[in-house]
Amino acid sequence: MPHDAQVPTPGRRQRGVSRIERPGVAVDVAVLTAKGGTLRALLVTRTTKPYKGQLALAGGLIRLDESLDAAALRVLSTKAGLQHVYLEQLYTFGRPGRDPRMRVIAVAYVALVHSGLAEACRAAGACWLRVRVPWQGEVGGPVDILDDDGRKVQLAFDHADVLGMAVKRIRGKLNYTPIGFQLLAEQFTLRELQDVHETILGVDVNKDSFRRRMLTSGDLEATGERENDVDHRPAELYRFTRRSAI
Amino acid sequence: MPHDAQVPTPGRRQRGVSRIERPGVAVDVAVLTAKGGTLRALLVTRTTKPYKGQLALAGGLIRLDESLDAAALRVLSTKAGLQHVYLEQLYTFGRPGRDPRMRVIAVAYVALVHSGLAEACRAAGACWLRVRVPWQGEVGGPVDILDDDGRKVQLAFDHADVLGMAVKRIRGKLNYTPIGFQLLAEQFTLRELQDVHETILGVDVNKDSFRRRMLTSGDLEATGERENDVDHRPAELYRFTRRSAI
DNA sequence: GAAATAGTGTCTTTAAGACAGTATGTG
DNA sequence: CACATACTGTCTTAAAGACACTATTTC
Repeated sequence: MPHDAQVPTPGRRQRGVSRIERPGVAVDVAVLTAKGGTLRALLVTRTTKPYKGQLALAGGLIRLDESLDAAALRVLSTKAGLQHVYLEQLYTFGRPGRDPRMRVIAVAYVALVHSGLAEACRAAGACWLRVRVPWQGEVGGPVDILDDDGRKVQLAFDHADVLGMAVKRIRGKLNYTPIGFQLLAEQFTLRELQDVHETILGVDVNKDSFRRRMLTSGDLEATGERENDVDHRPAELYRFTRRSAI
Repeated sequence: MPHDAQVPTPGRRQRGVSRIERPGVAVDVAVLTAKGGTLRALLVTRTTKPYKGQLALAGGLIRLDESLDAAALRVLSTKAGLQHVYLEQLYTFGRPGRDPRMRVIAVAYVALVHSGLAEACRAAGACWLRVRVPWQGEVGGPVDILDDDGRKVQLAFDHADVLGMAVKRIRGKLNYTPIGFQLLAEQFTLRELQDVHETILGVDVNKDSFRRRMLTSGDLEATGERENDVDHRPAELYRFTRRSAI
């Protein structure tokens, strides 16, 4: 139940510090994946007020003894059943009124997961909806979320803005870091990697240049194996040489 | 008094929500300027515990009715006498224990100011100390702060990490946005702009390529005027065509 | 005129884009 | 065989780096 108040705790008084009216602090995680040429975000249906019944990012109030990163990892694990995925702090949203019931500061994170892990999330009650980015490049702004019939869906809170910021960040990062690997299985072909880049960037990239850039970057190594079960010449499989995970 | 608890307020009870133990939320602003080839940060001496007497970034607890950006602007104005400067949210620091007295989540901002405004800050009780960046490129990590005698100074809280993140962010941003203008007066020469870039990046840049890149970017316009009071051929003065300020 | 920095023109180098052509799988 | 996609080689183009040279100020 993200953004919800919890029942009052006994309230261990902090030494020398009186308790005053303070905002709640939450983490919200924008989990993205790329499947079939479309960008998808992980969303959960809210079961409590406010925005009860609407879709929202996975989120929750932080605990007093856990770090922000730990809170984001906990939310990922408990709300989406996800572990060992790429995770990075994104931006902090704090507009008064973004939560209609109380002041909540939301530290947003972005996570990237391989589309093969999507089923595990469905089991946890989450769904993956299509993200349509109504701006080009790194302009920024909220995104549109579409259901399976292509209709626009209204998200809770300012979560469409959070997802917009997430796409903007990932697009920017793609230019100078090998972040696209995070959306693929351990072994992948150059074509799959290019598809991921094009899905995130929202534009086609030059194939020749892309291949050259990837192969000379030093971030890839050939596995010697080839894909199979394709009805054309199979491509070489590569692996990321510095696979990092939190 | 950043990070300090305030006296208890009557505690207007929020509708339907019980007050629980919550972290404090503060903003800390890393104000940077470039002068004489060195990067400098604005620091204030703490007058209250914790870290009483040590140097820290300008900061303060947010108010329940103000946005994060507004809190950062208020801190800039009240602690440093600065207005109308470039300001951007940086990162949120929330490690438990970063404030020894209570849990505080600090939303860090980075601000860039023209070195000509530095005197106004001194009047407000702040000082500008040299920032030495012990890493190259966008590796990241804490920076060293040096006093006027070149000795390392210990900052309060995790503020050396915040400044490190600020330098990393600005270095990255310099590659694709004309952010260097924010550190100069309204009119400036190409040499001054190049000095600013080199100071931020920590490396020399190619003069010819830099001039070409700036002149073809469309971000600059010649004023028709030239610098004076220099003992060599005076350079043309330029102005930023899209000067933006918050 | 000497010294210093501003500014210009051009050659080289490097990376991206374009494209023709070959290679290797399936049906 | 046709066909689809993988991969290679080379030409063109655009930007960065290098460098020689000219211009304009103060002393």
